[in-house]
Amino acid sequence: MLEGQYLDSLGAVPGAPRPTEVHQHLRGLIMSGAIPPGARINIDDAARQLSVSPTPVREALAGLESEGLVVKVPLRGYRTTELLTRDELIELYELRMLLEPAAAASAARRRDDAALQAFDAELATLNGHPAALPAGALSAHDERLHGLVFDTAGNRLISRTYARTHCHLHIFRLSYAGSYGHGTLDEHVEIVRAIRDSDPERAAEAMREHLDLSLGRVLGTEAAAH
Amino acid sequence: MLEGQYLDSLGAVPGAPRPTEVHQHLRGLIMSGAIPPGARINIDDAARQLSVSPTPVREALAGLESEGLVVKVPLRGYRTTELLTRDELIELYELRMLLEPAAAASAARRRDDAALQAFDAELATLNGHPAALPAGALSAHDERLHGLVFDTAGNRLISRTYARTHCHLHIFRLSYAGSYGHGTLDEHVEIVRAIRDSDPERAAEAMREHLDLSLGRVLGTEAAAH
DNA sequence: GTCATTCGAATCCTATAGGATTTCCGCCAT
DNA sequence: ATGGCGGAAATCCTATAGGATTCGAATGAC
Repeated sequence: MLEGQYLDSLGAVPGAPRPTEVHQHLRGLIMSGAIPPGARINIDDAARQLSVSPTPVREALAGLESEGLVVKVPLRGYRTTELLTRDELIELYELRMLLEPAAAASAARRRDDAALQAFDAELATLNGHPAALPAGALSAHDERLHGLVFDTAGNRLISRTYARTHCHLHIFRLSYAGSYGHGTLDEHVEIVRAIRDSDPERAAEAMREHLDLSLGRVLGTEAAAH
Repeated sequence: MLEGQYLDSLGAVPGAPRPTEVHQHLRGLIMSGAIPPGARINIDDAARQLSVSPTPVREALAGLESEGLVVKVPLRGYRTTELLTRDELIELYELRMLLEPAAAASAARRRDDAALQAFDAELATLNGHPAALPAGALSAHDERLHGLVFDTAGNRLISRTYARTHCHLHIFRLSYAGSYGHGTLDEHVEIVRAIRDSDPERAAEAMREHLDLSLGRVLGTEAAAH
C-alpha cells in the first residue's frame, strides 16, 4: 500500500537507468520493513508515489520476484513474501551452518592487513555502546560482519549465494526485534580473534557456536511472540 | 539474435499468465544453448518471434537478470551471461563441495521407499545404454540425479539455492561437450548405494569423490579447448 | 593511409490507453 | 438471518506510439 512518506527523489535525469533505481528503492522499502511481509503492492499506487509509469515498476517487481522478496499471483497482483516459518528458519540456519564455518576458516587462511583493519573498524562501531543501541543497529552490524567474513573468504559466488537468502532472515529479525542478545558481540569478537590468529579450525568452531546460539535466540523470540 | 526457428506456441489463451510463459521460454532457450553465452538479445525481435509485445519480454528479462542468466547494460540492452571462467568454475565446485556431501548424508538418513524407487528409476534410464548416448542425455541425467539427492535431503531452501547456481554449470557443460566420462555413472551408482544402505558418512564421501573427479574432468576439457 | 567527426539507423526506455479478469458490495430469495 | 447472485469498481495485463540514447558507417582532414 506504500505509506506515502517515501520521497520521489528520482526523475531528475530522464536518461538515467530508472528501473535499477526503482528496483533498489522498492528493495529498500521491503528490507527496512516499511512494506510489511505479506502486504499487497499496488502497481499503480507505487508508480504514482515514485513518479514513474507502471512499466518500470512492473519490471522492478519481476526482478524482486526472482530474488524471492515478492510473489506474484498471475492475475491478482504482487505481494511481499510472507515471514519465514519456524521450519524455514531452521532450514536457513542449516544452510548457514554449511557455508559460514567454511567461510570463516577460509577467511582465517586468507586474511591480510586490510581485512583485519576492516574487522577492527566494524567491531569498533559498537564498542563504545555496550547497550541501548538504536533499533536495528545490531542487526546492521551483524549483517556487515558476516558479509566481511565472506568477503575475506574470497569466494564471490558463495557470497552472493548467501546474500540472496540472508535478506529473508533480515526481514524476520526486523519483525521480531530483540533477536540479539548480549552474547552476539562477544561471539563476533571470538570469531574475529580466531581469524586474526590465522586459526581456521578455531574460526570455524567459533562460527558454528555463534550460529547455534543465534538460532536459539531467534527461535526463542519467535516462540515468545507466539 | 534468436535464430527464428522457435515457434510461437503461445497466444491461444489471452488471459493466461504470459509473462511466466515468456520467462520459461527464454530460460529454455538459454539453458539449451540455443542462445549462446554472451549473445545479445534484441527485445523487439524476441517479442516478434514469441508473438507478444515487448513489455512482457522486458519483464521476463528482468526476472532472468536476477537469476543471473542475463545481464543488463542500462541503455545498451540485454546480453546472456558470459561463460564461467576457470576461477568461477572452481568457486562453483567449492560451493558444491559444501552443499552436496551434506545433502547426500541427509538423504541417506531420510530416504524412504519412494525416494529409493525414484533413484532406481533414474539410474535405469541410462542402464541399457552404456555408451553412444544422445548428446546432452548424460548432462540431463546428472542434473536430475543431483536434484533427487537434494529433494531427498529435504531442505528446500538449499535445493533452490543450488538450482540457482547450477544452471551456469549446465551451460558450461553444453559449450564444452564431453565433460562426462565413463566414471560418472559408476560414481552415481556408488552414491545411490550408500543412500540405500542408510550410510550417511559413506554417502557424503562418495559425493565428495564424485565432485572431485567431476571437477577434474571439467577442467580437463576446458584446458583442452583452450 | 589513418584518425577524428558527423550523420543516420537501430535500439532501448517510458508513458498512455484499452481490453480482460478478479474482487467487492449490495440485493434478493429462502 | 443467512446464503447465493448480479453488477460495478478496481486492478492487472498487453499493445502501441513517441522521445532519448547509443552504435556503426560514411565523409573529410591531416
